[in-house]
Amino acid sequence: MKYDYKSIETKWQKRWEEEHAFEAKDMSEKPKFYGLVEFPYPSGTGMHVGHIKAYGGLEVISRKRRMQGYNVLFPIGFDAYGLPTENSAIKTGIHPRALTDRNIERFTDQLKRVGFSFDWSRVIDTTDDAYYKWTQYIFLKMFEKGLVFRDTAFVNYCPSCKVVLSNEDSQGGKCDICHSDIIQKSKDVWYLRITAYADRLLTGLDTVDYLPNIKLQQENWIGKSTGAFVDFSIADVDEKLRVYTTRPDTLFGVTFMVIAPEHPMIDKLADRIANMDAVVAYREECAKKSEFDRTQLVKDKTGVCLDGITAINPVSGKQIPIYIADYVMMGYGTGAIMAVPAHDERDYAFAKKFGADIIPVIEGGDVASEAYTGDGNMINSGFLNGISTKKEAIAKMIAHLEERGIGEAGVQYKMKEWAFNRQRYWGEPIPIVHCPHCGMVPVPYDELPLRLPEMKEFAPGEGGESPLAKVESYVNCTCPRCGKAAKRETDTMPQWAGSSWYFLRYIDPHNEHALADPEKLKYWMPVDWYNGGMEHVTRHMIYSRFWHKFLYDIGEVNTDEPYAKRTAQGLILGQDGEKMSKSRGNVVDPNEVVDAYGADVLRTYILFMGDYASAAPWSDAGVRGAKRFLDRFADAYDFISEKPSSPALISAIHKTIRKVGTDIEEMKFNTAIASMMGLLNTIFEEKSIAKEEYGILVRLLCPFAPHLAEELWEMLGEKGLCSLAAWPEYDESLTVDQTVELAVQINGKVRGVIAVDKALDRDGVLAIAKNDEKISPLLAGKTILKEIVVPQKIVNFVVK
RNA sequence: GCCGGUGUGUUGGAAUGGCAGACGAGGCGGACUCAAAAUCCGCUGCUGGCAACAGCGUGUGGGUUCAAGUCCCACCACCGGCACCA
Repeated sequence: MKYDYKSIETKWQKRWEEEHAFEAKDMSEKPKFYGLVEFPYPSGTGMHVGHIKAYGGLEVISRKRRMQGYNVLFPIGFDAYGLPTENSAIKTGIHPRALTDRNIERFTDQLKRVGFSFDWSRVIDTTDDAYYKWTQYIFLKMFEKGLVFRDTAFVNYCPSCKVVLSNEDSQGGKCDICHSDIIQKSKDVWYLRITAYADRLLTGLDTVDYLPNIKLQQENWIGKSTGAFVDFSIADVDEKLRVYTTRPDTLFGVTFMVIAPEHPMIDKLADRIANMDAVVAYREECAKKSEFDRTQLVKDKTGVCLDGITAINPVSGKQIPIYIADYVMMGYGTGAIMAVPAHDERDYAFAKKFGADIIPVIEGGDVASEAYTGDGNMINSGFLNGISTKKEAIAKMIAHLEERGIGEAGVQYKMKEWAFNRQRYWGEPIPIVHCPHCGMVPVPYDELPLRLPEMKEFAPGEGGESPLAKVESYVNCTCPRCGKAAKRETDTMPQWAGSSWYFLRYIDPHNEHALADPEKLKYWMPVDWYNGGMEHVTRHMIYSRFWHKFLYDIGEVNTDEPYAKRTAQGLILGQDGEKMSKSRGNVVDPNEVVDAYGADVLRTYILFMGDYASAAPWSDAGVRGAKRFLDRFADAYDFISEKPSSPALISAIHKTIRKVGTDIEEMKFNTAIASMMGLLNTIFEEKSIAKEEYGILVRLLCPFAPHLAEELWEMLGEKGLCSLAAWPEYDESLTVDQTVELAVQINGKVRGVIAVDKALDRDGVLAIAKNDEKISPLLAGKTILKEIVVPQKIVNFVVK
């Protein structure tokens, strides 16, 4: 058959739409499957072949589920708030709303041309006021429950662009956009108290099916550590310095302390510090560095000793110096550490540079040359001396500290609170009013959505304020509580907000009274399978799990965890093997491939490129290979004949049904396609296949190349859509070969191959192997020490 | 520096501890054609050999095993992530 992809693809895309083929049915009797892909940011540059790979995996799985009789929800939407659109609006003067609508239209068109089986009746857009009404609603619920708070923090600020920058955009202390120097500016920051859920975010991982490396990354991000808080008193003053340590067992080895330059104790004791000038100078130096740079300086430790004050080691009673150093952060633990140079590499380096004492408390290393981080017997440690295990020493020390009231067991998380405001226009307005009398007052629920005001200029305000601060009609309002004049919050939410609950909205996208109907939520949740990029497995996934757990706690949803299963796809690299980027000029536009070869070729090639989870470079020659495969598949239609398929072919078909099915479940799409190619080669050798068997093949192809499959299915005289036809079943007995080939090895080297009946016993196999014309001469005159027979695999003679 | 991952032909990549290189791409040869493209058929890890065949071969060096790409130890290279996390 002549494969005219252009007419075929338009024809079937139209049919699917007319027949609402891929629309999910709420509350259906069928088993449900909710497949979720990370919705795209509708950028101005249009879609990328990487999007096709990201969606192509669950597309195949969702299509297979439909054919297996599931009620499938496979939705798509747009995560449309974000900086690139705002920057483009500033540059072009076009409103972000107009830019977003235009980009969404373009993405929609591209996605439809690829033939993805999304349920287009449920599309959502996070910038739609009917959507962000509920984003604001969830924020206010959190505010109500005390999970929203404000604090001042230092942020990276570009005085020239007048914007706050992420660490990523301010590397090396330079602004990514204008390259001027970044300063650290104190700012009011809105936080969500995500750490309140840290432990549940961790334990919840035991109940879900995520790829192991994804779980590990989330665990490391949450970063639970157990240890102890210890109070160090300051000599001659009634002041304590509290530290957190994971190694309370080494307390006798503490020879100095280090505190963050911003630590409040410095100002408290300023009149006792003899070298306050040096301290102030060091602080100013630190203020220039972003947190990013502070934490990237690996080699050279800097710091200043606080002259005039000393701390007292609570177990040894020794007076020890206190330093300030920028490698200690105010934001983690207590902002102060106890230093054990003998057994910690960073402390060792610092001690060597500043001439501090080094006292070993664990036997084993040579602290004259380097820190010893191994295990050993406790020494120089009073009541701990002689203890040989870290666990026992820690337990004893904690008991000792607790008894004397100078410390206690404690837990710390690396995870930081979630900074939740941005000084931007194109985001959800934070629905809070600042009243001089009542303080922070939430906008009443019945006034949601709080809409963005119309504006024409989106450049940031003076001093890095949100552009919204310039709109007086928006800023000036009355307090919802006391009715007096008040000011509206002008910051907006980060892009992460809308994507933290979008999978719930797909379930009931047009509901005006709730974020989604509770009965429908109960029917569809949890998401059965979530696929996306590795770059989102920490922040986006942890943020959205946090929101979902909160919604569970207030009774809005019925599951504790949102995602039952999570996988990730690898990148598509450019033809040059480098990451695709506009500046490298190696970006492949999916439209061009669809035009030149068709959507089915694009889909099949992308899934055939290599291991789905790994990065693989694009190859135009490889695309032609996929084209050749589909052409041959269509040509094989001409081999359909009246006579039955050969037994060998039937067996091959049943093996292929099994292989394609299990491979799809494991996301091994490349080998699934390879097995169909292999079968096609067999058909070309036989030049004959029965109609029924060809129909099986068409259905196996359908999830990958649905347009061609539909066309062939129709040519076979089938009435309904192939996309909704039953997934083929295989007959186990037909997949088992009566005769198997066994490799015969002598001392582990293959010397021959024998064909035996699969049921033949060990002795029978050995007899045939020994009498084989290649094997028997090689065994002659040798002593057989051992005979190994692994059924259906191998025979090995160990000889001398 | 720490954490995670990956190293297999010319190339993308296959291989529940059991015949390494499936299936593609590329190359070579043949058929068809006036010719080319397309298509179809065959060959294609390296070395030696006319051949049968032999030896070598999964980043490097060791080890476990009848048998290692696969498991263990040490190292090297590359990719990704990061928050000097006490």
